[in-house]
Amino acid sequence: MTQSDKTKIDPRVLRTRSLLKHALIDLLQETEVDKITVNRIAERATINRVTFYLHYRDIQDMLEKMAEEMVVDIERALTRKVQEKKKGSEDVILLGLLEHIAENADFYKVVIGSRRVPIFHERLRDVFVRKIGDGAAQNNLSRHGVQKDVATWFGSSALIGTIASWLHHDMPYSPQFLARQFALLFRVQGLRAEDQEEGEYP
Amino acid sequence: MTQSDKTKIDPRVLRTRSLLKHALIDLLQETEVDKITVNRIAERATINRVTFYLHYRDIQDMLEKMAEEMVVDIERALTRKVQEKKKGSEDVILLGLLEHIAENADFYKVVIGSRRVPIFHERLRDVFVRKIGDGAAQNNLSRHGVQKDVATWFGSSALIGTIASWLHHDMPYSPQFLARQFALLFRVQGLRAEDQEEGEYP
DNA sequence: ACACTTTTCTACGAAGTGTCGATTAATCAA
DNA sequence: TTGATTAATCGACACTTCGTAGAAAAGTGT
Repeated sequence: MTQSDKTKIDPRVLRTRSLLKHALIDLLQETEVDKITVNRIAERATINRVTFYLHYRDIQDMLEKMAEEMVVDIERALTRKVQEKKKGSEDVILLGLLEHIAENADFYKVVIGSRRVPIFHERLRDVFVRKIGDGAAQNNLSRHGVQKDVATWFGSSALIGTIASWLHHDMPYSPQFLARQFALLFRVQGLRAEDQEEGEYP
Repeated sequence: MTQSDKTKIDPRVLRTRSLLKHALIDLLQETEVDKITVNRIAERATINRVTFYLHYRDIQDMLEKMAEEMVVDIERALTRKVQEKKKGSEDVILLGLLEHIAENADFYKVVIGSRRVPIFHERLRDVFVRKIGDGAAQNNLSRHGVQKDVATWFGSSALIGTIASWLHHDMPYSPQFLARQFALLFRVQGLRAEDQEEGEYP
């Protein structure tokens, strides 16, 4: 999905890795991850099996690298929309995220909507924990007697879990609608970042 | 953990299955699930490898059966405490659950606290979705404009995710404290059944 | 003591893994 | 275009795991 590096990479490795990744996503749509072998990935990618090992140590390593790439994309999607605050609504951050996910639904439905490939959940959760953590998790909550880390666990789990279910059910709501729902759910919780009038964080 | 059946089962199969389950939990504490083989489980359980196949089709099948047993335990823990409402607090349901989890922390830390064995998460999530769904998910929320299924996704994900993080961090809070936190978090959300408060939010 | 069930033992073919060395093919720079 | 460099392919290897088979040994319950 992302391939922006300064150093020019041999187009052959780009092609090979792209083929391998698409083959893996393809296989994940029809089979569970523990039934997938290097043999099948290579076969589906029309790539020699040995070539796989020139790029990844094993399937787990491949998934981890793909999860890292996802984190980059997710973080770009999160910051991309922060600056265009013109939309008037307060839930632009999540809107940018949800739109990005909706645009790449094929990919995210497999790795997030299915609960069977935990690495992607883990990494996405890390991103959310970070965002919520150095955001404004404790505004109204500490007032209500809620511990900061508990609120962070709660909020990030709710976020990723709801998105996962949304994907799992083939996105029955638009990104706009779901972002609004999140805004409502988080407002009553006081988890929203914009509740802080003074912007002391980047 | 649970072994109550009317039909008397041959003590040898009880012993074998117990050994196998403990071996698996044991291995999960030191290794990731995809590195575990039938060989190693049998070896750790001091059971012949062939015997494994007399009880389970494969490791996935074994995990699924263990997850089913967990569901039974969880549902008992959820209903067990409902009736003894004497504790005065309103969050007894979750308290019973959290106490049960804390009592069997060794098991739950591996299967829920680690995010690498998704089946248990899935099954536990199903339980929560069911409970929240036919519970009181839509009371204040629909008033606030939150869709019922979104609220269910949100609530159950938050619940299981928070519990997972709690386990992952070696339970830094008592079940009582965490139950109270949940009560606070869900009250401001209006997810609780008993709560009917003034509608200050549109 | 007895029949019955479970576990063990040995063994098998099939499939997957990770790594070699040698060969072929594609890329890039001069 | 040529030549050097790098990537991909091919065949092969030892090794592990898997799932199943038949026969023997051990445990269970009456």
